[in-house]
Amino acid sequence: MRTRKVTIKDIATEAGVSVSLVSFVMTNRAGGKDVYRVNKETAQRILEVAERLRYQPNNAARTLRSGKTRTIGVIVSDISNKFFADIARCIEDLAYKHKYTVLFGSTDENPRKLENLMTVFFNRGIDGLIIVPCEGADQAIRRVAQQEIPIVLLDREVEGAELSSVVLNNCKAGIRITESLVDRGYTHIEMVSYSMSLSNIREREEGYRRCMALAGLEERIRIHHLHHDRLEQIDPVVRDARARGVEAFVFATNTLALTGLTAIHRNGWHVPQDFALACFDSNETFDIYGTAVACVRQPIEQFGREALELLIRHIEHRDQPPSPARIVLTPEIVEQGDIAASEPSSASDRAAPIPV
Amino acid sequence: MRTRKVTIKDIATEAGVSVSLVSFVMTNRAGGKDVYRVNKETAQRILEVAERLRYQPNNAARTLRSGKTRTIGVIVSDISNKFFADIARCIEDLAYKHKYTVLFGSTDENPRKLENLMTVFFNRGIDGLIIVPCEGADQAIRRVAQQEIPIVLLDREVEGAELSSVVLNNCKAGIRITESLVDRGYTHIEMVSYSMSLSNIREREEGYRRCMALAGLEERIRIHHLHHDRLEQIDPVVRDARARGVEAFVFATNTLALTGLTAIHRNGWHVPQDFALACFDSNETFDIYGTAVACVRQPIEQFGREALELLIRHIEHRDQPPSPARIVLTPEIVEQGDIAASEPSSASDRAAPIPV
DNA sequence: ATGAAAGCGCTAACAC
DNA sequence: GTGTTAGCGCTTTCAT
Repeated sequence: MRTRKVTIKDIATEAGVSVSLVSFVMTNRAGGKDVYRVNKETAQRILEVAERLRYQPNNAARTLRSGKTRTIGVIVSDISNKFFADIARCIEDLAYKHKYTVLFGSTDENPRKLENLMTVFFNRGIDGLIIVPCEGADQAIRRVAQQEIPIVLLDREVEGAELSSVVLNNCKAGIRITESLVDRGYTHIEMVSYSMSLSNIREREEGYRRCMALAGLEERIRIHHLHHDRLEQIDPVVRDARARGVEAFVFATNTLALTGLTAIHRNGWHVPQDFALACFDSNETFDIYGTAVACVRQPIEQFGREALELLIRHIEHRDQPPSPARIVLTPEIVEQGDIAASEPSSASDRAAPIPV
Repeated sequence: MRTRKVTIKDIATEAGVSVSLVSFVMTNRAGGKDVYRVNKETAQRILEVAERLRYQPNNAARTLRSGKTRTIGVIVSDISNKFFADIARCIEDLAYKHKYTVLFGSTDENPRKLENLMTVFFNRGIDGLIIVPCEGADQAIRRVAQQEIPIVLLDREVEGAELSSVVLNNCKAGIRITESLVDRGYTHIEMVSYSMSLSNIREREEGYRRCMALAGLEERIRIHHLHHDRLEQIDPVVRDARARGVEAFVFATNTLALTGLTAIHRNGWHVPQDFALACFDSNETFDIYGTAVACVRQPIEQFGREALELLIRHIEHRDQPPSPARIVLTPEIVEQGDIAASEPSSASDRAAPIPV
């Protein structure tokens, strides 16, 4: 059987001091500050006993007493989606360094699930929340934000909410990714996007439009809006486009690009011979096959880091009036040639490739 | 400012009963059972007041008192890896249904990180742990398992530990995936694997060996062991193989397959003309391009579900002596033809494809 | 520089 | 059926 948990009291008894002193010393050690106000030797002794007894503070008790959980919630669209999984991973790693624990949740773009998750997390007790908002959840988020805990928005923004956010410069990304197609001489370029009303998607579209206009291709502008629930609608879109002589597509997301590519192949056409593609977020195999003419590379690590640091700052200054920050990250365009020319994969941000 | 949290006491006062009765009613409601031992009307009144006051139980207090956290930890190699992300997603969804919260952690195949995570999670207070063990962590896991909390191993096993586990029948998978190459007439088949000592990898290799032997190709058996930290070593392997007339590769993991494919392309060869591939775990783009002759499809959803249910069972029967279960899942082989013939993607386990 | 004591919100054993 | 009570382990004034 497992031995009874060692408590602060055991240490006090063992070290011949009071519990409050032990508590004081332990708290300060955690805070990393030099121990002050306490006799150096006493502190030493307490720490020693704690070590010897393998003391581990009880979190529930701490939370109950202090009201702080050192836990944050991260709500994304789908944690099994590469983009979000990567960000989640960054946040997780960084959070541990700050001694925070992270709770994850996925909305599947369903505002009710988002609301539910916010409630569950809130009841569970969290100090702050990082959210990728979904369509139709604006009001719920605003409401929670007003009365409850610090929130940082990720990837997308919420209208009329005075909330901190970390987003990509999606408009610029839209312009530049379209530009990469224009630069290669394509003129009949159309965009495939979602019908969902999301700030990031809308701005990518705006970027496409602007670039086309700038290139004098106004009358060629055309955006196909797919329902994220019925991606098979892309099949007729592709066939129709082919019939109308469309040469290239800009895909608003990686999922769309993948779906589009599948549809193109299913119809017996090839990339880039029959259609040129440009998209947001590449993936390994796109890279290998040189599928896309160009991709927008989003700074994953920055997304995670900025969001977490912003949130922690809010959490630790809850006394002061909240001052929302808006962090806009710069997209990077990766042209196909650059990928092909790249060396055998070497070190990335993290340690090493992970086997499965 | 946010109003003071309403407590059980507020409800008691408001409803004109004692706190214990409120507690009793609330607990039973959560348990889903019919309220018994309590006056129906009183219970009704309490529930009503709780509702009106928007009472939310304080988790820290509950945990402190009861010792149960209704939180479990899930430690995988890398939560941003598709295989683990998918499993994590399943576990997360299911856990919420069981009213459990999930903490995630990634080891990066580093036994020290694993140990550290186990400690952090344990101190945080969790009721149970699902672990994908990594090389060199066997002892640490055994130690924790003996004295601490219920553990379920996932994907890989630990030698000499009487622990529950959920794994694939990797040997069978190894046989059948090799078979799919043999069946197509390839005879010069080699395997690319990791040098790491992991139960699943080892069994996949064993499967390859057995199949080759059965096919009378003993003398062709050859397994290349790469260090997961230095995957660029695959380049010379591929070149050498080509020179020796190797026709096909079996890759022990998806990451290896991707790396191998990159190396093959980098050397100017093509798939399947110059090399045929078979591997574990496909991915969308492999499917689209028909890259692999065949893939092992692991039953992701089952992995998650079985592991979680096993764990919950252990948690809720901690009084009884632990009876470890070993669940072996059956691999499915997907041949290239089957993929090409498949219809436009329709509903999967979950609701709908997720945009990014 | 150290200790005593009062809870944080809840559960569970027991009393009525 | 319902109320009383004693903590769970810790932090935090306030004394000393």
